[in-house]
Amino acid sequence: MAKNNNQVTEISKHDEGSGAMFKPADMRVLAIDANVVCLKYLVAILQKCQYRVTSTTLAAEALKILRENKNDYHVVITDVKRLDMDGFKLLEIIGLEMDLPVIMVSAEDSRSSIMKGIRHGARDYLLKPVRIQEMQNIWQHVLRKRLSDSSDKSSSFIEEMIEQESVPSIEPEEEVTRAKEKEIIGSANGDTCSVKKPRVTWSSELHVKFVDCVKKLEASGERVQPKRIREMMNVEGLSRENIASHLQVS
DNA sequence: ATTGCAATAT
DNA sequence: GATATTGCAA
Repeated sequence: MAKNNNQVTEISKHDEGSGAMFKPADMRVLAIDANVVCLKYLVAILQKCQYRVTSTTLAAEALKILRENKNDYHVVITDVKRLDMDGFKLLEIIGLEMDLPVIMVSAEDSRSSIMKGIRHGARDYLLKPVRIQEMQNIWQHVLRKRLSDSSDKSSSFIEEMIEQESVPSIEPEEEVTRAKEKEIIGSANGDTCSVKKPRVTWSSELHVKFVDCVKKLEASGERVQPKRIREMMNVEGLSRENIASHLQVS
């Protein structure tokens, strides 16, 4: 209260061509994630960007905070999963009721999931683990200016998707590429927070290899254990559990 | 410590 | 529907 909205317009001076060098230190961010470890990680990154950060694991508390401090936040960053209320509903409420830009973060990289977030009002959708550079650019969402291009390509494809309303088919290359960036920021954390492991696809090729190894083990009179099958197959990223699981259904 | 198996989750 | 994860008995 007693404060005027509109404190961020000062930033829009000289940024032709170089953009993204801005880190409005005064931007106030509310971070939400039901998982404390993830939240901690998120907050650490936001603080590195020098934003003022408030955080909570509860959607209910987030709403309370926002309602009690009407104009004190510029942007909300949230993961919608496992929250104490429907995360997408939360997105809508914040977007409509408080008219704040909401940025979604998630480990879910499927197109449908991204679209769902956008449909429910998310201004952007960042994949976990979020990198500092991505966070340094979020102030763009606070200023409503539409910049068709600025230094980073990573968030612009989202805008393209919005503009085209619905895209029947785009090569899934972009997501795959992004999903593969499993690098973790070099400091202020050491956790393996929510990096989504790709699920194994049992292609016929892989299955043949599997059957093949099983045969060999049987032939050599050895006990057919997942552990041994795994060793024999020697496929990167294939865990003992993967094989045990496959063994059950095949 | 590892496995098989069933139930359950994603 | 496919694969993952979990819990439990062996």
